[in-house]
Amino acid sequence: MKYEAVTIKDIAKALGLSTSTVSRALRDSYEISTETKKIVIEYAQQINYRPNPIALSLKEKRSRSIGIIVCEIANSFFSQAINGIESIAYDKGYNVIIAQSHESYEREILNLQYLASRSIDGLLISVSSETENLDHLINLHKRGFPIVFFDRVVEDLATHKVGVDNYKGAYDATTELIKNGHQNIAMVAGSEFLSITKERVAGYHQALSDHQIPFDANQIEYCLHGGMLYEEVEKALGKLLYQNTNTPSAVIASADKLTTNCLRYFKSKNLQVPSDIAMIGFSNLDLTDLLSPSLSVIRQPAFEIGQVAIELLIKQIENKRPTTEFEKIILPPQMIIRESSGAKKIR
Amino acid sequence: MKYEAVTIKDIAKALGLSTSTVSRALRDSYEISTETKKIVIEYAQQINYRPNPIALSLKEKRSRSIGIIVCEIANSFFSQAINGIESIAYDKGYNVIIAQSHESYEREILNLQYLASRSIDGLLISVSSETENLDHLINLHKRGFPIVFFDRVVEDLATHKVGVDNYKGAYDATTELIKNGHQNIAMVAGSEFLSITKERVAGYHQALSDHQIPFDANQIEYCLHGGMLYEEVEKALGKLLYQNTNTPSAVIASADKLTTNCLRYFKSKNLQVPSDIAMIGFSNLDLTDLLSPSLSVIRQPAFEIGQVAIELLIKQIENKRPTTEFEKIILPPQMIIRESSGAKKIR
DNA sequence: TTTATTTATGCAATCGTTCCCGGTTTTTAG
DNA sequence: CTAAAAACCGGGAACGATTGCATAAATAAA
Repeated sequence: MKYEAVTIKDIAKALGLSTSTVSRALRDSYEISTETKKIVIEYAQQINYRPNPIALSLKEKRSRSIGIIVCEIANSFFSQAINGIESIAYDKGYNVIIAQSHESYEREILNLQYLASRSIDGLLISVSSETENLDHLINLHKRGFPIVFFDRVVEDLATHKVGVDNYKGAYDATTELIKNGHQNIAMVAGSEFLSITKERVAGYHQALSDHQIPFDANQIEYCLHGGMLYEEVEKALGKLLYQNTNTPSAVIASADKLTTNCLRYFKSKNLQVPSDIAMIGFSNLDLTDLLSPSLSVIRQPAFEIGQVAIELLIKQIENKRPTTEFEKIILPPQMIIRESSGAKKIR
Repeated sequence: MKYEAVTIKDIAKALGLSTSTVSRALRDSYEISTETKKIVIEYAQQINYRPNPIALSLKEKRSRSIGIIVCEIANSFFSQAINGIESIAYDKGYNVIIAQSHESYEREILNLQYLASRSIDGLLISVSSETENLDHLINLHKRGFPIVFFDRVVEDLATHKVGVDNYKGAYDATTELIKNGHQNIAMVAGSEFLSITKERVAGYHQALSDHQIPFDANQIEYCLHGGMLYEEVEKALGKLLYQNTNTPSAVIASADKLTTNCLRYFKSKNLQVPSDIAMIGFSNLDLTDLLSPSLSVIRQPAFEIGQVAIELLIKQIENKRPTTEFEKIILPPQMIIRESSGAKKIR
């Protein structure tokens, strides 16, 4: 079932003009008489003429659409970031095509191929937690294709990058727990491949060290799928809580899904937060205040990250000359202290 | 910054063939010798040729992209529905362009114009809570443009529709509360414009009536913005709980955002659930089990709704003849009973 | 009146692809 | 050995819009 749109030809025919005249009249060219312009514009309005963006794309070799690859849109951080992206993209006449990797490297590659074949003008990506090899991105990048990384950035590629100060987030969280009397603090971290994981681990590490607390490698468990799978988190927490010589009294969860699955685990084991085990999690859920105990969180400015990222991308796309100077923008995280990070039980 | 792709012309020139031959060889036409085909296909593979989808769209008068309009993607129901939509769309070679109305009628119209100007092949829409006038949709529909409604369907338009049995959902929820001894059950409902609201109210109504509980119009409050604004919910609950002759002992929240904002209100007023006030909410959050008390919910099969909707849409798009028979598919909701719907306090 | 200049318009190429029409060969049949 | 039929391939129009160039008419200057 087709729906026939009116074209410039229809106008030309109806008005006894050539298509070039009509085109020029509509773009308000100086070479067209005011009279003709008026006639054309009025008629175009009357029959509700809209230029065909596909024809324009073909001519101009640009689609005015940009691709986004994230692991999951049903994740508060990413849906908020996408909101930020959209808010700017719309204003600038770009549309966004969203693809989900579901934390799978393979699907990320598939998505990329798909988006490339849809001739997007640029890419916004937060890599999957499985992504270690970057050839798929390097290939595009080498050919001058605009790519901006957000949140999960990749160091080995010279592009614009937008993220949050993960080091500080983890450092602050750890310090807060220490201040509340916790000495054995475990961390449930995301995929080891991700730079954000490394930074968060480093922040945690430094905070311990700054408070003369020895670092125990057994206190960190990595989850390749970033908490997407409950089983993964269950296994990690099992190890941390029950197979350790010094049982932690507090846990830091370093990603949205990890945080919720930690809570789920504690609930299943009937562990009281924070008396049995305290916690702070990275989370952008707007529901953490409703949990009981209410959850202390490190929150990322997701909306702003999205906005900054798309602005950089569009700037690069619309640049005439190849971009050589790339920016790396780091926004501050926000720590919200509530009940879950409280003091440990006094025995 | 441009990135030059290889075209069929490049292949033709390199191989000393015409573009028509190359085109045909690539599409495995019978008029091309096996030998030539082999040469062309191999060379194309070697230089990594990809057909330009924009040129194809122009020729075929279809973009292979479909538009989605929802109120908010940062809403578990919709992000799950979009997941369902994408899962099918990708397989069938369509991409989706997502737009958010943020529950605003005006923005819905803007989005629609934008999507139409991006020459989408079809539209999937869940109307905004402000949408009462349907002219913008009727216009498109009259011109034979494929539209499928999901979740928030609109009765006055003959198109495919996919939703959930809202009547049953509300009926079951109400019945459950009655079974637990509640006699004064209030409802915080969404926008009165929406058919889903009407259906949910009707189910609630019928359940009361079936249990010989008189219906009190003061026990229902409507929220135009569907719970998006906390103030709205606050006001509604204030009326229900404190300005009523018979104070309700239980509340039904008829949408995702209403549910969470109800909880937020109860928390702010220090009301214990379910002893002070019981509740069941429509919600697709995958976190409701973690709340304490854990939340009893009516859950919609969001993913499936998305899948069914996109399947109907693609079927209609790819139909040669105009569609005349439209389907209305109603999926069953799922009631998950947890703690929040429990018995009232015994005084 | 003749030439130069301005003004207003049309022609045709272009973007990448498909496909209708032809046009050569080569093969097969009579 | 010729006519018909395959088999194979190229030319060019088309999709909708833009744009450099050509052209015509109208006006201005000489």
